[in-house]
Amino acid sequence: MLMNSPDASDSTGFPAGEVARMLDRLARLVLRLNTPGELSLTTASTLATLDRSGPCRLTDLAARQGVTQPAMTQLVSRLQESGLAERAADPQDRRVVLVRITAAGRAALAERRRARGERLAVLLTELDEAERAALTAALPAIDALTRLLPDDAPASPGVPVPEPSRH
Amino acid sequence: MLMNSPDASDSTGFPAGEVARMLDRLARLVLRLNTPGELSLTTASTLATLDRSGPCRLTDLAARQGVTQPAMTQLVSRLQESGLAERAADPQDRRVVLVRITAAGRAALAERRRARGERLAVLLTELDEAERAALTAALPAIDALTRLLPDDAPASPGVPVPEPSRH
DNA sequence: CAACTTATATCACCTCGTTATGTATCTGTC
DNA sequence: GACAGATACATAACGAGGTGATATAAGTTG
Repeated sequence: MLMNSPDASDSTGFPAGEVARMLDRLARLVLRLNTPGELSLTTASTLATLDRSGPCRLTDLAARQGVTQPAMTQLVSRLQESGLAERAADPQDRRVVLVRITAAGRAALAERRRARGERLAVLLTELDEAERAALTAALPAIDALTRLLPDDAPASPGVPVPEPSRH
Repeated sequence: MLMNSPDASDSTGFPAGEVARMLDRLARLVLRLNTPGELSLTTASTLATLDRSGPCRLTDLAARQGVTQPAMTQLVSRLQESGLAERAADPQDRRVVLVRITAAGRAALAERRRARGERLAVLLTELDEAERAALTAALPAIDALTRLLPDDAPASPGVPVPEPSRH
């Protein structure tokens, strides 16, 4: 089932079609790992960015998550209503909104990670040792892969995203 | 950055929390790989199931995708409107709706796979050889992992899902 | 100061998911 | 063989999360 694809390899001699299909299935598994009431993927990802990189302009946040600015305005409003983040003013530029994670936000993020780690751990016990090892070995590659999308850089502290003029 | 997690291992000596976080980021990448107008993840996954396993009851389809029956009714209606699938009657039981992929559905699925494979291939060229190898090596494990969720079995032909009484 | 440009908000709209409920059809029992 | 309950699907009302188009306020620049 891994061998009969018509697109067995590209210029790099790599079965990109096969990988893409597998990643689709994996993404569905990740989505199905959500329990009702739990923070959604986008919500958690946004909170994680705020946790890692500190306060962030709303527009930058939107770019990093790969969503439009109106979508981020809404998301931030929901986060604010539930007390997980807050809006702050930028004294340098009164147009901007700096979004900041709250203590409750950090707690919610930690709890989500705990719960999902636990749920995933249960699934992982169903795999054999070699499969788990293969997954572990792939983590750095996955990490590298997820850093490739524009504006998704985890932003090392001190380098506040050099915004490369997107208009 | 892979070593400082507080949940470094569970009973299997495996950093499930770290893996869960990585999978979250990977899932967001997969979602961002979608271009506007393209088939969504659930839509594509449902069509893929129909393509693999042949006509299927609406309720079974819902269980396999891990969504509720009303959600599947809606999805099938959208698929039918766009001509990618169709409803058929079951002569044995006039309550059931058998959902069947159409030729157009197969074509749309193939086109989506082609386009996404291409997009992913571009990203993969940014990885080094060792990273690509690690990803390839992890594919069987990912395949095994995605088969673990209830009702998600790809249903080998001839065994029409023995529906294990879910009420 | 007028004219852009930029940052955010707001609006109308779509998709995709949920619960709760309705309707038609089967099934088992008296 | 009719009635009670279970089952398969549809419908309705809603929320979250996304889109593009557009308004508003605040910097920036000639």
